[in-house]
Amino acid sequence: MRSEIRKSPSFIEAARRAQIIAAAIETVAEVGYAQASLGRIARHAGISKSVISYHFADKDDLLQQVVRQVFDDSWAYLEPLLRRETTARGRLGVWITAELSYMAAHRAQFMAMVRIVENHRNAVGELSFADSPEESITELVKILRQGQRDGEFRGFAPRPIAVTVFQAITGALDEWARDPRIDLAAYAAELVTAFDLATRRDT
Amino acid sequence: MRSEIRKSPSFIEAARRAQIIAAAIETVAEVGYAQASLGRIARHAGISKSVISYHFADKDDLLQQVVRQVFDDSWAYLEPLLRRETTARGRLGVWITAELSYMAAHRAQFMAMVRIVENHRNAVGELSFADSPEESITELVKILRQGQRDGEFRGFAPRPIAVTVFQAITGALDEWARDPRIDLAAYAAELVTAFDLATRRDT
Amino acid sequence: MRSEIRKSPSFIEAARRAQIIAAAIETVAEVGYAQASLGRIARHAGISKSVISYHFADKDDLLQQVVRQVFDDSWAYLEPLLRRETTARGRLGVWITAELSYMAAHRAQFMAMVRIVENHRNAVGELSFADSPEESITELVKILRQGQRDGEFRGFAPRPIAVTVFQAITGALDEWARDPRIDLAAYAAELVTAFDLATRRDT
Amino acid sequence: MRSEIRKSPSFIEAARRAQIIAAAIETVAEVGYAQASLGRIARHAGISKSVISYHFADKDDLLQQVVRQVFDDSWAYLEPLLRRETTARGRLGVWITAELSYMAAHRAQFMAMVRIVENHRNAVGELSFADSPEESITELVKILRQGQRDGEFRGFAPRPIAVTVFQAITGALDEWARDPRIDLAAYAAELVTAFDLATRRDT
DNA sequence: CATGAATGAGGGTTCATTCAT
DNA sequence: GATGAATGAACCCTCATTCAT
Repeated sequence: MRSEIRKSPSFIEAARRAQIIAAAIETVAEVGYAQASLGRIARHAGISKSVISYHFADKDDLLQQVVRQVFDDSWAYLEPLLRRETTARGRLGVWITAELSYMAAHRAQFMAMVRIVENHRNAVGELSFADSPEESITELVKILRQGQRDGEFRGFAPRPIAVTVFQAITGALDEWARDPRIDLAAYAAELVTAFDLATRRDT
Repeated sequence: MRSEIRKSPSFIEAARRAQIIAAAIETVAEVGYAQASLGRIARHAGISKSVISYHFADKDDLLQQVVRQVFDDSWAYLEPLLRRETTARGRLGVWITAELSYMAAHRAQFMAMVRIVENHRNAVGELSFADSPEESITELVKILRQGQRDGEFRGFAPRPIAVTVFQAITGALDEWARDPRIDLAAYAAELVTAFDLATRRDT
Repeated sequence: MRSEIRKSPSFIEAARRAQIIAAAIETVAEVGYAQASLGRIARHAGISKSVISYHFADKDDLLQQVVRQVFDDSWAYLEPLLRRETTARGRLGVWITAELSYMAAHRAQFMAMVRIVENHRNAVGELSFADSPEESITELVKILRQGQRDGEFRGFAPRPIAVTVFQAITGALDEWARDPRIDLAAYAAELVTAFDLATRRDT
Repeated sequence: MRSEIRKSPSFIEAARRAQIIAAAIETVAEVGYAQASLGRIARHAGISKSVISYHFADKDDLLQQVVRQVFDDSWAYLEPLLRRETTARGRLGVWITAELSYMAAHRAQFMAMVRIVENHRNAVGELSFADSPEESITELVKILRQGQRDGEFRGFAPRPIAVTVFQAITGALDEWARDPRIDLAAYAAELVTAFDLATRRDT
């Protein structure tokens, strides 16, 4: 293919953006949101500070893209797995297991996303950009509602449980960050069992 | 009493410190960790910026005391209630209900504490100061272990569940912050039921 | 007087503000509006850049105060002299002579004021702050109108002439800036004669 | 014509330069000297920033050419009209009227020129490039001197009056910029009358 | 000819901290 | 005890300019 020989005009651009986004993710994950200055991110990427300004409108723009990308990537992984499952119970289990295993492989992404959204949530009155955790919770609520409709789940309030599932995953990754030796698969199994018991219909 | 006639030299000191800590809590809760500068905290307290420097070694010192105080206060409330309960199940239920109702009345304190610890956790390599959430989790683990010893709870891994309980409370308060009209008592009841089902021994 | 012994609480503050304003005036006059950065102004004043930020809300605030102060000072000088005159013709002559001689002694002030207002005029849509040249022109219009009412002046349109008088003074100071050896008093006399002839009633 | 078949190598060059100069003029006129960055000028022209760097040595070079071109264009318009007049009085009147009517049709050009020269005058120690207002004033001085030699004008100092005439035109265009509804022709007539009275010989 | 990409310098501003009073 | 004043470092961002393509 000829078209693969010559670089697309936006190739360098896309590569740089990806590089910068990656550096932003790692920096936020490593030093925390408050310490993740553009200077630090640039140093992490081994580039000049103004390169970031060249490729992103401003810091918010960069962080927004970080959040967006992490969610999109994880959703691209998760969504087909969820579709493969037919039962709500299966989906909930897959969500926890798959999300956690995926995020374990992309821990920095997940934590960066959560930290950014968290800090932006109460930094400005209105949420300035896409709130991906919120989207995750909304999807979880759908699954829970489906399970209630289908008689798999008991009659709990879906949103609190959805929020708790999401928070449980955050907590797991926090634990794993503190001590990478912990067995995340076993941790995930514990969560699956716990939420299974917590949601299933009494029989 | 002599000691009541002339104010102890540390009385003003203590009052000022309390005032500053309160202002720090409210500021972090209102504008977020990253925006909570000493200037903002001082303005919130209606005092000069350097008063803070006078009473606290530095910003970290202040935040550390915030975290410490919030935990101490909440524990002072929670501990006797827990002691009143004899079963682990009872204690877990009280923990969720009481912590949530207490924190609902002191939401700013709780969120400030969580945000501070969160941002400090990965801001500096070594954890710079007392990690109160960690203390809470440790206490929760004790309760869970007790329940397993006493045959009330099934044989799950205690720490993941303890973490999840703590995270669930954080999530509940986040939800409540987003929309104060939600019924926190009902939310707490959902959590109690869910964790009861998730932890109890199969019969 | 005791009150003169201890400094007023705002004494240092006022002194610093005056010093900074003076430095701003000199910097704008020397290097032009566009080159008059806060850094340059601070260096000119022999202070740190952030001292300016401490005493003024932002750069606009500083420049606004410059404009305000120059106008107030010049008006304090000019106003009593104008009141002493009874005829419009006398007032117009005094305006030109006195303003020019005063401004000759405070050339930097005047040019700074004019440059600031000029650059702010089309930098932002609406004029962000007090437009002192406009106030001067308004006063001149009053004088011209008075002269027409009293039959001293012919029936010209007042505002164009007022604008021209103001612009003539600006031009004179520009000339003087280019070559300080020119005789400003003689220059003023030329202007007085010219505007006298240009405005007086035909007889 | 051969020369029309294949474009001269300097044709594109010339067109680009003209386009860039026009964009610079409009940008300075619209947003002010201080805000007229190369980026803004390029955006205004719909071209890349580095095109400017390709055709002009640096920013100063570009601005210099702007000033040069505006003066050349206006002088090409004004000069024949002046030559048509024989009397100094006639020439002065034509200068004011024609310059003002021409500049009204090319206001952006004039204001850009004035603003650039103004900001460059005291931006660098030595006047970095051709000062077109100065050339205008020199021409005006010639006219005034001629009138004095011919006995049309009284014995004023020519340069102050020349400066004032130039400044009057600037003021008129400023007024017109502030409020485009004002009648510039009437304004011009006022100025002609005023300067006529101010300069003519007593009889 | 043209340009996308990159850069270092400098812009204004905020910040935690120190110090004399 | 308390504070106004000052500072330098770091913040995000814009700029004119250079260079490889």
